[in-house]
Amino acid sequence: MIEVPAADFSLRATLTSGQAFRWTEHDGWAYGFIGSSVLKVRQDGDRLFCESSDPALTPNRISDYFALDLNLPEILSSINVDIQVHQAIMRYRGLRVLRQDGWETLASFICASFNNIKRIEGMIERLCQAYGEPVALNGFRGFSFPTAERLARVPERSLRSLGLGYRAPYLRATARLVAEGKLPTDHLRRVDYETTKRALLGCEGVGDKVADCVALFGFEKYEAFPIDVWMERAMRYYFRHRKMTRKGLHEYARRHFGPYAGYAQQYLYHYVRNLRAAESTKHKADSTQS
DNA sequence: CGCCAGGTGCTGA
DNA sequence: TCAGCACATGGC
Repeated sequence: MIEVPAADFSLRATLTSGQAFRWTEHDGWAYGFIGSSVLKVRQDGDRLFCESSDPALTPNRISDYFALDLNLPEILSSINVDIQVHQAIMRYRGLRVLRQDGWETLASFICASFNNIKRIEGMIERLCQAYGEPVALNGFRGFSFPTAERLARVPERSLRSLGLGYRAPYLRATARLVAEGKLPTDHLRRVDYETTKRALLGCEGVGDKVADCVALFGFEKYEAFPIDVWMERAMRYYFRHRKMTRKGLHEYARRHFGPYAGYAQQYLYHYVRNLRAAESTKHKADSTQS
């Protein structure tokens, strides 16, 4: 059993906030992958308890994946600049932006465009079952995320048969780009946001929104501020009447929230997506208490 | 059944 | 540069 100190952290909020698509829960444990290694993890207060199939998953590696080295209170105070984001922070304090694998994040968010999370999860799971490597841990059986080299050799029709729809050719083309070394994922982690985003926009199926998601979740670019339909809804708070393009919202948000705008985005996204659900459970709690 | 989903690429003004 | 449109699929 590996133990990892985890102050200012909410495993649940982090794993259910729509930045990763492959974590599942069984008997109070979360099962997922860090790279190609399975991790079984649960949180108890300020500590994580972990088991893994791979000795390479050291406490340091796990801590890095969950970005536990970052000073979250400092980040949150830097983005806590209006009442709406303040509410989101109050409700989901401890949510952190993961440091996921760049290629997996890129491929996943190509699948995520114009789609819903349930189906995204299904598509990615089928991709892994078809082209990943089987891995087991205790009773858990899963498949690692396929490499770019592997997906580059898969015919478009095979990807379509997994339910990827019109994204199939995009994913295949991007897998080829990465496999040929024309999109240096290791390098992108070390260059700035603008450079990373420009490189990502060169992939088919990657526009502004997907590029920002990949920059944020896969390449540690915390200025990135992805805008999807949920964020458009959240941003109505700032522009009740004036109609704004996504580009306008993007420029405003980056100025408004600063260098950790991506954290603000993730808190707001999770918050607005769960507004109705949170309200109804709150009413339930209120009525059972009285 | 119609509507919606972590949008993008293409086209024509 | 920007609006308008087609695009696959499955959950609800």
